[in-house]
Amino acid sequence: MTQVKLSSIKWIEAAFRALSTSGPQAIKAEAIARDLGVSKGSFYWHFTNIADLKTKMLEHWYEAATQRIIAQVNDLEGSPADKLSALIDIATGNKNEPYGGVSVEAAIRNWGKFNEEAGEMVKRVDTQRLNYLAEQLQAAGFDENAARSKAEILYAGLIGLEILAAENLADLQSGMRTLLQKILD
Amino acid sequence: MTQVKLSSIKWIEAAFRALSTSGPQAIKAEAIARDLGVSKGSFYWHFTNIADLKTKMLEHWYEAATQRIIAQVNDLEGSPADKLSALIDIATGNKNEPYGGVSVEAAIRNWGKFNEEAGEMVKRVDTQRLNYLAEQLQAAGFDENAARSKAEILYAGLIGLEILAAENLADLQSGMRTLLQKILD
DNA sequence: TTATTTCCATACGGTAGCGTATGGTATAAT
DNA sequence: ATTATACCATACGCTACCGTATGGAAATAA
Repeated sequence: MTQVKLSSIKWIEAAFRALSTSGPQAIKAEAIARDLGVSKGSFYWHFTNIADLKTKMLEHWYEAATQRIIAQVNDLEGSPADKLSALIDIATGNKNEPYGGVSVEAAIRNWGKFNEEAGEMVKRVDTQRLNYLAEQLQAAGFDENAARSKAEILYAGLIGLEILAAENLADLQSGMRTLLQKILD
Repeated sequence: MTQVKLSSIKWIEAAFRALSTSGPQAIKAEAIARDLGVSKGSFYWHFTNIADLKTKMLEHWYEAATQRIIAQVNDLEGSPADKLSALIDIATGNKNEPYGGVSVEAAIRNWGKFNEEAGEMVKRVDTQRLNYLAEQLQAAGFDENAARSKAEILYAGLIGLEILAAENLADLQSGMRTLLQKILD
């Protein structure tokens, strides 16, 4: 019975691999089955249908993304500015376990563009991160409005630089360090 | 014979509508034919296959995006800082003809994530815009390295803020104005 | 008027994916 | 040892799309 969980997670991981290498339209039962070397019969034992798999993928990612935030961030030390600096290094260092060419996070953001369920998950995570950034910036001495504005610019810069970095048109880490410095002045 | 062009452009526009409202997987001959109220026979007269349509969509978009840059930007007046400010207003004002919920540009960027041909077009346009921004920043007095770094941050901010704005988590125009001010200091 | 070209409809065969039904094997429980 | 449960294979019908073939109507040219 612990086998049940292990087997279904095997499918979920393979689905993330397909998502990250070929996009959301690659999340298909028969294709993933071929990749795993099993048949569709296995899939329909672990999941009721494709929508079920996708929902569980998103739940899985949300848990992981949330826990990452809590774990990596809550035990940071130093001044608010130091914590922000460390946070940037974490965000730009951890390439967030890329499966194929594209990181899981980028692939899910892409997925969420035309899928409501995925879009809501992305928005949830974005909201959490923006709130956390704004809190840290308030702790660094900025008032609420300024902190929110700076948080949006910082996080937008991260998203945009990740995209440009994927095109080899920018360097993520140096860009974010420069941006943070300008934001904190 | 001028009818030929008109008819094929009718298909291309409908394809952009499908792309912007439902994503790249919605670019299908039979579905678009239904939307246009015609049959597949029409499609295969104007295009050899789906790949042909997609190529022509990208060419069409590239022409438009390039001409937009040249037209809207080359006749800006004032100091480099003024031109940048005006450029930001253009980029954040023109919501770039959204078809459905998502702007064409955002949809193509999304498309390019897992499609090489689209990805190359996006990179071409991004490269042009980054170069132009860097030129303007050099004209504003920054050295080459600083100008390039600032250009990347500015453009990344635009991309990221557009994404956050689509989620109603940020305001594009005010965010970009604030960012430009910090970049120019 | 006749012939040609432009444009589209209809019908066909083929592939790929979905979800179901059914049966089989191996492991664990009784 | 037998029964039950977990897990997977195979086979089926269904749908949606692709690309082709063919014919027809309408406009234009000869």
